[in-house]
Amino acid sequence: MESLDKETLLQKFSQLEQPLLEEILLQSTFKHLKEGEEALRTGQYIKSTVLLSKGLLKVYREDEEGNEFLMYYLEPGNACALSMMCTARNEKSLIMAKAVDKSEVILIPSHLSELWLAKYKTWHNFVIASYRQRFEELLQALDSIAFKALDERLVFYLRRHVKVSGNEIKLSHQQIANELSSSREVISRLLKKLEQTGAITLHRNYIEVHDLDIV
Amino acid sequence: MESLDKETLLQKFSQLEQPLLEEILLQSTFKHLKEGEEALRTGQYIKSTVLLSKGLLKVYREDEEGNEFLMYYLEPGNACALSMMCTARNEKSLIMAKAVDKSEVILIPSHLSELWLAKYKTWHNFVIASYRQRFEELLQALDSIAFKALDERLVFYLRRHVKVSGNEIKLSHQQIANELSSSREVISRLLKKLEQTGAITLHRNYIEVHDLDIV
DNA sequence: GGAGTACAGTGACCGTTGTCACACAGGAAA
DNA sequence: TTTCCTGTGTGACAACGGTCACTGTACTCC
Repeated sequence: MESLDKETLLQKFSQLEQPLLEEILLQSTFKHLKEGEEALRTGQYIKSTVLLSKGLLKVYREDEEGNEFLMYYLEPGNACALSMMCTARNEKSLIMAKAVDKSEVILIPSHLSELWLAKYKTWHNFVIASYRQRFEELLQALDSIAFKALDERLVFYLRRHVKVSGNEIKLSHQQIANELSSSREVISRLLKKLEQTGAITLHRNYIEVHDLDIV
Repeated sequence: MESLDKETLLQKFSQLEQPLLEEILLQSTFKHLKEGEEALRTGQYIKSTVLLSKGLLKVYREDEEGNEFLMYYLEPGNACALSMMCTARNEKSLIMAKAVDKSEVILIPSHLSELWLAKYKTWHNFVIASYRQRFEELLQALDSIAFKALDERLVFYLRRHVKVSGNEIKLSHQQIANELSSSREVISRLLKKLEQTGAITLHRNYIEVHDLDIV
């Protein structure tokens, strides 16, 4: 474990009060994740609250056959709401989390994050806000699958990607199919249709997004 | 508003400490809901934390066209986790909640439920446990829709009903179709298949469940 | 008892999605 | 260049689920 990078912390978590940030620097550890490395596994016991300081984390649900369903992405400055909920009673993770890019997470021992809820108003607010934000995003993901056909879900998915990592989406059709728990051929077909409308251009291993609102 | 029924409260929320229960009795209001009455609407501002003392509440998501997706049921002794999250910052409800039976909810003003988090350990635990439980149930609902075909989702749905209200499920095929955002004919077909396996018996306006595990 | 109404059953049909088979294209390595 | 591998395109086909049309069946209210 290395020491925490104070600058990054201050910048990404500016809503937290100064003494709290000091405590975080002192008391937490952090961990580098390689691209593709898992941060949390379903069923794993959670011993710390997880904050993301750098990189990008994908949070998803996985079934017995290995099908995935993407819940949401965590960006720097976000916390894994579920790690907060589980932490309190030393429970198992309900979800999978994987680093999309090289990332850095801050691990806060559960007894501290518990303690801080009472001690630091900004921590308390941060936690509540995280819960609410994640719940909201999860509900959006749920909406898309409950009420929308696959073509709309795909657009929704591409939009989210544009939001977190810009207009060049560096994913194969296979990867997209996985995250939507669909199949490659179907995704290829739908992407082709999108290309025909002019919304995107397809390349090998990446997709160029022009304008998803025209669909 | 009538006075709270102390006996019910003590019984259903026995995990809360005595002084807290006293405060609830003193400071909260409660509200009777008729069968079918809405407790929360999407977009409505939430001013209180909602606890359920009697009856049964259905929590669901609704899209623009009025399609529903059932998230979970709340039973007496449960809290609406989302009302807790929204309450803190006076935000809008993300979900719909409707009384399935005649019900009774306890409304706790947001400033109090906020205050109690620090003041009463049992309240704090109760809130965290609620978040976690609801999240877990929501994820199960999500799994069923993301990874399962409609026949399995139907069984999952029936199981939940048996859990909360016993072996006689008093619902029309149409109502079931709504909650699974499917259509009556399809549900009828699938129920018929279930009947042929011997798992259930169909009647007008209700379903008799024998054994859902044989499917 | 008869009419009306909500619920349930069923066959036909069709669009979407998943699957299989195979062709093809681009990049990397030999 | 040749070979290989991975990613992409595409047609055929099947299964599932949604829709339509219509029938039948209980229950309720005159």
